[in-house]
Amino acid sequence: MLAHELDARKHQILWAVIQEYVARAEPVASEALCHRYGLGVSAATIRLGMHALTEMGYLYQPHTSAGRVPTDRAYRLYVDRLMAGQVPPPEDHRLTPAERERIRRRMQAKDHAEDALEEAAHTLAALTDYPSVASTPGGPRRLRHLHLIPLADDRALLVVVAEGASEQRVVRLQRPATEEELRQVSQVLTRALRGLPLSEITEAVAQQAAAALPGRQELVNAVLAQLRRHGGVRAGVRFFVDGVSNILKQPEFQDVHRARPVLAALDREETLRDVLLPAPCDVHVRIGRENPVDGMWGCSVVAAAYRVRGRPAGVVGVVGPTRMPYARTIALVRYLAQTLSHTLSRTV
Amino acid sequence: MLAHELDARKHQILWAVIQEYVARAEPVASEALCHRYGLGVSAATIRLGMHALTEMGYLYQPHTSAGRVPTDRAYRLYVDRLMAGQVPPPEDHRLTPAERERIRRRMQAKDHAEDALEEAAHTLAALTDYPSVASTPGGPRRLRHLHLIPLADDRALLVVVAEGASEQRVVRLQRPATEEELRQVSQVLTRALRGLPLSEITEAVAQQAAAALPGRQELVNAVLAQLRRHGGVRAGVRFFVDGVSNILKQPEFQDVHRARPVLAALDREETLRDVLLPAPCDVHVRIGRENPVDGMWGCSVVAAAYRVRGRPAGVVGVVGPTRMPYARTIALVRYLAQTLSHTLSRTV
DNA sequence: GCTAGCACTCTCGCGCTCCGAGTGCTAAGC
DNA sequence: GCTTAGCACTCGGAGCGCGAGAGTGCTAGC
Repeated sequence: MLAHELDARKHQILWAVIQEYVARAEPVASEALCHRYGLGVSAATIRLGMHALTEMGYLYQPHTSAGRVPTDRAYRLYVDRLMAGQVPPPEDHRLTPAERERIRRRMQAKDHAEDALEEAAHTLAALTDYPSVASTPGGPRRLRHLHLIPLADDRALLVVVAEGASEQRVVRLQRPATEEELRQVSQVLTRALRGLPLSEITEAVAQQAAAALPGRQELVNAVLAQLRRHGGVRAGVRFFVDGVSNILKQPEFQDVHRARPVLAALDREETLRDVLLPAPCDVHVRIGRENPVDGMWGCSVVAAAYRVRGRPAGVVGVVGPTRMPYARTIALVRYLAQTLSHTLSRTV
Repeated sequence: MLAHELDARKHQILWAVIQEYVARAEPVASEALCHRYGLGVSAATIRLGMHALTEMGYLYQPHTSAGRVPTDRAYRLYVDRLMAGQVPPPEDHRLTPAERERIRRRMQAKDHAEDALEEAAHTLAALTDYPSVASTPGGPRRLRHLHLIPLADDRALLVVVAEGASEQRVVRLQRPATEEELRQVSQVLTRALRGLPLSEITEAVAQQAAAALPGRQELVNAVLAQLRRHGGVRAGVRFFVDGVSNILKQPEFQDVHRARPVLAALDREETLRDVLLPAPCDVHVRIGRENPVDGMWGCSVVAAAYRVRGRPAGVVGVVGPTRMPYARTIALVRYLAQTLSHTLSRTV
């Protein structure tokens, strides 16, 4: 069962079966290939090839008198070849300049990171017709600013500006603080902690910083507690999901029992994390059983990392059936990640 | 077809049919009522009542030899009586002190408005097993603070603290500004605009404020532009949705064609808005066709406004089949709105 | 006014047959 | 030796009819 046993004709046949199955979602017959694809041989010969491909695990036959369906292994081979440039993407799978332009225009209006991510998921869902996800930037972000803003006597707003994202939290004050006092605490802490990855802001580091702030120990502790939560396991990563109901348009998910696990996985942050991460460098494709989440077998995930100022920050991607126009999906996801990188590097 | 034609026995029968149908999701037969509910009369007599209720539009008969199913009208009557206290809620629909306690504990740990809303949707989904939604506070919120924080030479972070929520936006600077300068602009604008509803911060008001800031016209304009967007039509209302896939557990949504419109409505912000808003005072129930969004017929929405410092701010609610344990759902939604009001009033 | 009895209706599930699509194999041809 | 035409074979799916069962509506009697 070595993948290398595929000669030129078998490749031709396999690609044709994939293309045909992607388009029609029904087992592909030898006749259909014969007179829709110029393979130059008769249906009988194609049958021989299909038979061999079935034995090799690239095709699957639902029952004796049915056509063939590509297996995960077939898609994997196809995608590998595609990404290595050894297979030309079908004409209509390329992104036209007009499409690129439309995507760019939709994205560039957003001057708020979360809006941009939401728009990215939305655009991807609209263009692929699959559920789409964009994660907020995560990973070891470095702190840039801390600001405490007075809200009331017993609480203040802590604004944390980090690379790629900023967030705000409420901190409680055990005793009132003036605006001036808060400003001073912010300044001292910012100076001490700037440039540190949020996850590395430990007690020790901060205590040192707090030395310059006698009498405000509890406030410093409160700020620290928030920072730790912010930069901890959860790391503030959130997901924008769009077009979830699109999955129900796909013929393979007409059965609720097949669709529900997928929707359930898209519902929960923990599984979403597993599905999309770890963030790949370029585009990453997970086909069928390659997915870590049970019940997502039958799905493929195409995801790409976007970058903020050069560093991988978060992920955008789509979840669709394994029967998917990979060339086009990959091109779209890749381009969206690029555009998003660009947009976000201007933002925050 | 006057609703008042219902005598005591018809009421009894109707409530029993509803309860039985909610529990079993199958047309209810007269026999079943007879020996599962102590109505004190025979099946034949119950049949007479059911026949009459069918003619009056409270029950529906899928086919001649089938049992009865409650109509929207029946649920409406039931819910009206329930909320007026004229029908006692079934025993097991009441919230136990233990449940209340659990809800309160889950919610009170959240010190960030968005976390609290997310948790509210999550809790509601977990307890009802229906898709659940929580909206961020909207409406005419009054400004409390403006803060500009330097990010880089060409941009600053604008933190807008308003009643019930705070947000942050990036503003571009046409020329660099020092931290001190930004602080000054923030102070002047805050002093001038504090207390105004975001939607009423017009050009004129702000120009007046800006008079004190010669040479920073463009910065003031940039801030204004952001405020206007922030407080405009979209008003920054966002939705946290949880448990979407739960709808597929319901027997009435085993058919994808019935489920998809519902999921699609939950996907899109515009329809969500229509589904949940306008924010009602206490709990508001929309049954079947009462829903403004086509394709949500067959669903009921139970929603309640939560308040921030006494004013209605946003909404939490669930979307389920019309066949729903209304007493319990209403109690849950109501209690969650209360808890959320409490949590958010401490936050921001 | 209530109830027992009974005929009637309609759905659902089962088994049956038939049709057609598509294969695998074989034997002949280039 | 690879390719191809021809053909038998297999299997799923649609369509049909039937019987069982559930549940009603009606009527006659209490």
